[in-house]
Amino acid sequence: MTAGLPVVCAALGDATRWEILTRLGRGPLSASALARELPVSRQAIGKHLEVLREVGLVESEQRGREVVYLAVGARLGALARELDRIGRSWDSRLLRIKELAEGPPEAEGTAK
Amino acid sequence: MTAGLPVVCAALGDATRWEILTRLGRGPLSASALARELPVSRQAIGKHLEVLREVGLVESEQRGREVVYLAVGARLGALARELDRIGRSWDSRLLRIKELAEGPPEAEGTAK
DNA sequence: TATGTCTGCAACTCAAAGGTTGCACATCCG
DNA sequence: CGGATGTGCAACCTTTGAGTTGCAGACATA
Repeated sequence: MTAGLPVVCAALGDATRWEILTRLGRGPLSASALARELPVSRQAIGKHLEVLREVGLVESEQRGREVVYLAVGARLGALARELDRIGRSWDSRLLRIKELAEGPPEAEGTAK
Repeated sequence: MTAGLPVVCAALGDATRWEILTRLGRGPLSASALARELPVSRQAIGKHLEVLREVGLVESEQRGREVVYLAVGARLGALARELDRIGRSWDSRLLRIKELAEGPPEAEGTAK
């Protein structure tokens, strides 16, 4: 998709960003507002928000003089589906090894 | 669960580890075998395998004198379900804001 | 007007992560 | 036996990433 799997996962691979995401999941907040709730500087928050925005996990909106961010659940859902599909493919491979030893399976379409 | 969300995601946040995982998804391989297929040293592969093993994404098995690893699809599936659940909760919050503007919702327990 | 708040940009520190080389030791095979 | 091959450990290098401080500009509002 827009951003490769490793990149999106890397964005989710930081505890502070999860702190940010869970708060943005409850409602829109500005970088300054987040900095008040978390033990890091506003600038650090800003960098995290940029990372999250680049992979589509948050969206920003200019509200008056401040910029508010909110978590995009759909993006996380898309990632989840992708991971689930891959996980199933791994397991099916294992089954296939068995089947291979018994009878020939059908041709598979590794769709898209 | 066993490992925190950020930790598992961080493990998936590296391109080389995905290269390893996709290969282990096709079948069991040793660190040396992987090193032959990838442009990194065997030692580097070993470190990656250790990271993946710690979060349960791969399992190892002593086979003769060598140690083979394989990808655990179930682990990835579990992660996917967790992410999906969280993503839905984010979106439902947005709906709740609307509802709030119309009728008073029930008292909510932020269960556990 | 003056003050407080929010934003953006830049330079800098510091620790962790990815990667490498080198070496010692076990083990399989010709 | 002896040479490949596979593993484990350790020291080391280098880059990245998280976080900081500092400063300047925009915009509300008392």
